Amino acid sequence: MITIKEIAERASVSRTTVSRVLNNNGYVSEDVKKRVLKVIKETGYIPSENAKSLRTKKTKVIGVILPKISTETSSRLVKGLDEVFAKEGYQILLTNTNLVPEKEIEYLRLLKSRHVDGIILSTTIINQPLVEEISQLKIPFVTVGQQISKISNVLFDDYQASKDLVNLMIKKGYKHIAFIGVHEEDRSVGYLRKAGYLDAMKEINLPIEDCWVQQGIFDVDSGYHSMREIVKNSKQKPDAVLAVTDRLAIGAMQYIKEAGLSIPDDIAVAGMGASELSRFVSPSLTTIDFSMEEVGLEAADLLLDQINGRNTHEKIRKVEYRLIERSSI
Amino acid sequence: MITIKEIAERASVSRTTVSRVLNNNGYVSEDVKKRVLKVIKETGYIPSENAKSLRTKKTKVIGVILPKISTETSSRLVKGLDEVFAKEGYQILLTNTNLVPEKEIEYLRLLKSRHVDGIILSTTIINQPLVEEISQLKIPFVTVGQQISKISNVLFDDYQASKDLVNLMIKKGYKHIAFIGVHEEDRSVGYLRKAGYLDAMKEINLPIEDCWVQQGIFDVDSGYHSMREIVKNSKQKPDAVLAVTDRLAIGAMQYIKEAGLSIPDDIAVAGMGASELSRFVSPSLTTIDFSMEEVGLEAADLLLDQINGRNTHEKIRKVEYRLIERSSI
DNA sequence: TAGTTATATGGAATCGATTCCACAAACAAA
DNA sequence: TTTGTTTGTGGAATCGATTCCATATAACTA
Repeated sequence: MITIKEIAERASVSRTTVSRVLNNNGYVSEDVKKRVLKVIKETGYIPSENAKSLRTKKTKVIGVILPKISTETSSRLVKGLDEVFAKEGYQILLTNTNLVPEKEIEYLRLLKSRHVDGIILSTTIINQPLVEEISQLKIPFVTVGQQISKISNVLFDDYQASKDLVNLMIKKGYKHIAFIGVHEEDRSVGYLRKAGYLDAMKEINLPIEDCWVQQGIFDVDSGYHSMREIVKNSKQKPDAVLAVTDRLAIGAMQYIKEAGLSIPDDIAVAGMGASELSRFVSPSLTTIDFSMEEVGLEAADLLLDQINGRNTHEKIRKVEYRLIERSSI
Repeated sequence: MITIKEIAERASVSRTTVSRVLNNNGYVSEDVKKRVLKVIKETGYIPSENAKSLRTKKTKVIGVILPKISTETSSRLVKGLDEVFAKEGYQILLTNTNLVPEKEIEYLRLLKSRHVDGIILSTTIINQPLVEEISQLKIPFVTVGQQISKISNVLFDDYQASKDLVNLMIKKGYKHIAFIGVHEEDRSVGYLRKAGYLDAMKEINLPIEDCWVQQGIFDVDSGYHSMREIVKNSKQKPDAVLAVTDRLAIGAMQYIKEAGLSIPDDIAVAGMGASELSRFVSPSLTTIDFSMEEVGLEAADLLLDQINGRNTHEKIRKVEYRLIERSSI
């Protein structure tokens, strides 16, 4: 490994001067500058970011904590983040909790030990130890998708989005609307989207049978099974179903088709998330486009504001969603 | 920021001793050890990885260069990589070239400046400057998806996979098989998959009309347009089409359906990549499952071997693929 | 011409860890 | 008792950069 010391020797100057050339600051004569640059080019010298950041306290690295790699949501988020950060010369250090809550705290410490300039946290479940750990960190910090008080957030209006879909169904004449959700520990996807559904139904006094409201997990099979439960156990068969993710909706569609029913004539279906799948299943799926990429952009902006000491008062940014009407309703 | 020096003072020992406790090596009396650990716990001290790696020359960070974030291929690859690396205490530093070739060299240098312990490169086009830059790096290195001589590779047999699909079509009685590829600069997806198609056709002397062989880019629309070209311009209409990616295949399917033709009765379709889409489009798409996740696992293993100075002779590892027969053929 | 100021460079401290080496005490073997 | 070994601890150098401060000219200004 070639170091600044060697460059200094070869160019017969001090390390100080080489550093000045490198960072283009302080006084350096044209002559010396040329000489140093020549040696740098000849040797292929690349300064150690590591040594640099030990001194400057800046790493130009952003830590990102994801609940799962390899989901459309995560990869779109990362795309948005990278778009902003790369432009500003930041790299992304990726960590993946695989939905194990203890890993979140472990990775927060790890990122701190690596002196990242900021952290983006995407999580599904928030608990007290996590919130405490975060507040102790003293590192620029933004969460996405979930609200944590006193911390910068980028969010959707999950409640209203869910309500909008139910209202759309109601407008189209559906009255017996079932619901496939996830565990309410996940406040955004589990709790708020369910609340939106319940309130929309309540507002015009549509009755809900108990078995219409199912709880699944984040995959296609779970949507299939939930739909089966709904169809099999309900006295009044529903004429529509809202699922809180596209995958669940697609599972539900599979069951409906297998049961020899038609979509949307017998049962209409809506999902949420605007996954790529939703465009290409048949019938194409009505869904909500949450634009995770934009969340990434916004979150990156918020974090950069904190890093650069601007706008630290702003805490919450809501990203608009878009209802995509297709043929499943 | 609390440092080792402060811990040393508070525990009335030297920094050396604190370091010994931290790394659990050298002689330390039980008494002193307890005292130091107590102070560490009280203060919430987290050692600086940065300072550590300046001295030890190990960062426990792996650089990953992707051609595009937010594709199923990339995210599955990263998932496989992370699975292995996280277990061994490595983190992933992500960079994204967005298919801009110069970015690859830029990021190679950047990763070197950050002293990553190893690099995984996923690229689509290989050129000479890139190969030269890599060989100068002297960092453990593995490429995936594309073969570069003298460098460790994890690959698929793209040629044979393509041939298998064509042979399957032939076995099922299709004779007029069209092809939608991509630019041959991409040796694996563009060149080899096309060669597999051409050779399979040649081996049993099936003629190919010029306009049956189209070149698209990596998206759905491009598959749609290519298929239109094929159908509109061919004298003998093809009864099957092989696309080198699922997206292209799905685009082709869209056109075929719009043209009022049936899949697979009028035209059979095959894709490659086993995207999630392929399962859920209708009819479901026959495709090749390349298992990018396994590529990630293998690539991570190979890289760790290099980092730990094992098995440096092994260069190429081929990952098996699996033909998934569905209803589109 | 003396006194400032701008320009140019280097010495040495610093960042926060690890690690080599020296040294002392405790213990065992001769 | 002497010698050798194990155990326990700290001083100081080191990693590769940045940066404060000192110093020396050169170039203005009064």
